[in-house]
Amino acid sequence: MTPQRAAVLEALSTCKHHPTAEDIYELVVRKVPRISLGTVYRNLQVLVDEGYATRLPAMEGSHRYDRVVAAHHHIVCSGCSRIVDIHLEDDDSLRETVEAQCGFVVNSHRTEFEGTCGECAAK
Amino acid sequence: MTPQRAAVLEALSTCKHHPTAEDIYELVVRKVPRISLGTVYRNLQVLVDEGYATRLPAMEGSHRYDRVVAAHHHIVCSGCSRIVDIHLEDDDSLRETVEAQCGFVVNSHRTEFEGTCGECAAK
DNA sequence: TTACATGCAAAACTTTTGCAACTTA
DNA sequence: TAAGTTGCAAAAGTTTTGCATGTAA
Repeated sequence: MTPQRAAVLEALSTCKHHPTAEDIYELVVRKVPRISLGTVYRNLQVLVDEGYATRLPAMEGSHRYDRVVAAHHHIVCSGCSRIVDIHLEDDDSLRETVEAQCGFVVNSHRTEFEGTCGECAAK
Repeated sequence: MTPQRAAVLEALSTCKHHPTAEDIYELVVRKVPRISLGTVYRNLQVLVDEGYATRLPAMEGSHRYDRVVAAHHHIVCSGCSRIVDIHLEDDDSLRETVEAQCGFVVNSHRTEFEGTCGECAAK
């Protein structure tokens, strides 16, 4: 656990807005001025592999990262691109439905909602 | 509607495996030999904007495209990366739960399942 | 004819990697 | 010390774009 890795993990824990690697670099470089973007990418990879972080699928541009706390879902605002966490209870009947339909064993799922946030709706 | 655009749309309709832009290029270039990859990208963008196609979020590598037929979900095999469509009925109570939790107006959602397909499970 | 589409090549962006030097445990 | 990590810069991969030419309506 190098200072660089600790700083990446701390930035990820602090920043609730699902930062990109570049966002994290900009946070971390204040505390570890000589860190490189490559090191941020390498540490994010390690943290994902070890289960401390998740890489979210990217619709466009860069991937976003998320400190793993518990299984959760996301909603993206189509107005301002803000991403907010959604917590839902697991639903075994959903899993059974899907397994019956496709013959896979289902390990996990994530739902991405899309909508309009309160602020954007007000405009 | 140019021959190039028609060929891209046809390739997308034919190919059920959620092709990448590169995959589509390789299908289309057989029929329109001088087409360029840039043109494939431009036409995919137009088709997405006009609602004939969807760009799927990418976990790694290239984006994948999908001919729009009806709202549906996906399951990805963690063994072989195969993607299979899943059809589920819409669930209004889910929408209401999410709207109450985050204050957004929900327009749509897509669930990405992850699991192991029959073939990979057999190994 | 006029607006739009194309091929090509270069550029823009994101992410990964080789390497020599340096740290961590 | 041995294994792993860093900074840097270059490379790899995907997607977009400028431009002159060509095509559709």
